[in-house]
Amino acid sequence: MTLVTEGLRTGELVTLFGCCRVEYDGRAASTLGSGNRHVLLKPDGTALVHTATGQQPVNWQPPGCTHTVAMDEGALVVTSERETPAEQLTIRFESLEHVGSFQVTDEPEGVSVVGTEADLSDHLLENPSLLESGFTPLATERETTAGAIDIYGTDSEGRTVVVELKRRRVGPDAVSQLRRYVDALHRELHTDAEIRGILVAPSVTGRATSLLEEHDLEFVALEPPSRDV
Amino acid sequence: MTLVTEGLRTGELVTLFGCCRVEYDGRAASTLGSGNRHVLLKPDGTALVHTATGQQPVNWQPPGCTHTVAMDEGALVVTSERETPAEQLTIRFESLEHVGSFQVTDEPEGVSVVGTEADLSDHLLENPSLLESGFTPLATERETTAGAIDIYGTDSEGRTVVVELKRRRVGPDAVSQLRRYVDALHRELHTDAEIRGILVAPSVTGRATSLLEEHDLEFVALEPPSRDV
DNA sequence: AGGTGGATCTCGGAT
DNA sequence: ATCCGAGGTCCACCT
Repeated sequence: MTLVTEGLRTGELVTLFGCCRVEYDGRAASTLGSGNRHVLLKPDGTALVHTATGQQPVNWQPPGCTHTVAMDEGALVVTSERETPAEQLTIRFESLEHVGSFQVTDEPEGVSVVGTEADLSDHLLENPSLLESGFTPLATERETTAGAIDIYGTDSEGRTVVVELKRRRVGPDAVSQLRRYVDALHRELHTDAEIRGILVAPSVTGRATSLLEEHDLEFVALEPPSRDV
Repeated sequence: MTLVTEGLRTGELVTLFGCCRVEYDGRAASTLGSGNRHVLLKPDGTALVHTATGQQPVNWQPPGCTHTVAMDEGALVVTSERETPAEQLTIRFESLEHVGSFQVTDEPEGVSVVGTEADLSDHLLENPSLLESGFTPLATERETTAGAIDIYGTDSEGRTVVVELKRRRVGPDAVSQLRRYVDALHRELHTDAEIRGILVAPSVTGRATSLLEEHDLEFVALEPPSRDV
């Protein structure tokens, strides 16, 4: 108990393991019966409750919450809460096998990831012919009333081209997204001239292919760089 | 080292804390410089690397991976890998402040959540007039070529109604989803008769409202039950 | 504070 | 295995 309160007070990362029940009430509500779990309390107000399986925590509280620790009828009770939106997590331990508190010093810079959609965008902007011969990019993140177009440009015949990028295989949602942008451009340029919409991704699902054809949109297969390179 | 290998071998949940570098290569690739982190190795093959901030792990490996531990030039190195897709996580500790291994007994049943989309669906099916007077639900998860319609029914005048449910405030994506279902039904029933598409959610964003009007779709404000109840 | 879309999204269900 | 959509998604970025 003291270790936990001291750890939270001094901005340390606190870990607990033991048999507990968990209750949540906020954006939704949930109950979790008694069982052994690992609890992680971060100095930024994050709380995570992990069982033996699954990548996702079975219960959690996002950053910005306030953790408190108390004893109730001999049981250690950890609560984490916030307002806006109002939500509260309560962890009641029936037994406690382990408590740890660790100072986390610096975090000079975060993780650097390669192979994102931004990398795919850079790759295509440096080699516009990867889309097709004669493609000329004019802008990235070009705003429309429907949202920002990933890459905006013209083709060899001067037609407007809307490119939507995805780093992985895509389904119907990406096609709809592309369609919204093309429709919005038609409206804004109030032209009947052809506007081409091209989806760029490693591959597409069957329904997405049907949707593309249905709406006269195109697909170009392209993967984010520096995989298999 | 022995504690970790024994813990992994006997299907325990293993925790480590220390200064480490992390490398990932697989669906993408990432590098993480030296710093203090909390590592969680689950018996189902999940690996999680947490820094002091954020709800999401800075690096991870999904369930089904194989964890291995080795000493390399005096440093503890944890690797977690899988094939299909091929990806590998490598955690090299420069110092190790803590190692724990915990037996996780039963997990009788998972967490029970209230306030999901399914609850909203049940709520609406029990009280069809919440959508509008005269609404008659006929099916849930009705299949179309574009996917499954949340609730399918008819209105007081016998018109077909497609209902798309969302448990929270929605944006343009939900409108496009509804639109795909309505379009698909038009095609399948090959009728020119009116098919109404109704989005049911607590609220909608501005762009979503525009999209709804643009495509003659409707909105009904409704929240999942048992909040504020 | 809200809107929008990406993510090594994860997860579950269905095919 | 893939497809599809939900999620207390989280998260960064922008207005």
